[in-house]
Amino acid sequence: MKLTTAYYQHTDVVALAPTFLGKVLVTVIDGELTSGVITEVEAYAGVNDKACHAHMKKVTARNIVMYEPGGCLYAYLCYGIHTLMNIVTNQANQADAVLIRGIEPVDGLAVMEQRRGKTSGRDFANGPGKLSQALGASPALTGMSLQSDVVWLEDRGIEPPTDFQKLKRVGIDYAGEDANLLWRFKVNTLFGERGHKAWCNKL
DNA sequence: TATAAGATTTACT
DNA sequence: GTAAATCTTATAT
Repeated sequence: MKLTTAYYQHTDVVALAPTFLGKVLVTVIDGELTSGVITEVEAYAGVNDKACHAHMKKVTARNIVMYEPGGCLYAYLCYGIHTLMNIVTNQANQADAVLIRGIEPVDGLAVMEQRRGKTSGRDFANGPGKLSQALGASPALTGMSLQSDVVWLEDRGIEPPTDFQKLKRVGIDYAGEDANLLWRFKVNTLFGERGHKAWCNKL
């Protein structure tokens, strides 16, 4: 079942982010349903976070959607090549978001392999640009409600992992001391071929 | 209008 | 381990 709007509007994004681990991210693009279990996320905490696009209440055409109430998608292009998928959280005008950094494929594997131009296995969707490509996501999805039938998160009854690592966020060296915050959450044990089977057995 | 930099990935040495 | 690919966005003239 889809996660509710109230779930996304939790006011503490750093506490909320690790609860996305084990949830299933689903997209329906061009009539093809694809999905994957979330294995890695990062929290971005609005105006007080130097690494966040909304730091210092900055508002641009790109990041305006971060100020919406929690429960919609923020997808943008990075390095001109890669789409990065974020879940907007918290209340209106609280510009928090959770970056999805890794998934394990579940549904529509053949479609995802075609989009990626690779066969599945280790390193198939363990990066924000990779999983977005696999799921067919593009910046055009920005602002889409997670209650829509295009993109959403599902709870399929997987126990929230307790053995995740807390790590420094990556790729944000420009953020000064905020680059040292342990706001990246990664599941350790369920990666690669073995991990994929372990997830599917639970679903 | 022009320029610099980026929440990355991939290939190559 | 290092560097290239690649283009939108943001900021400065």
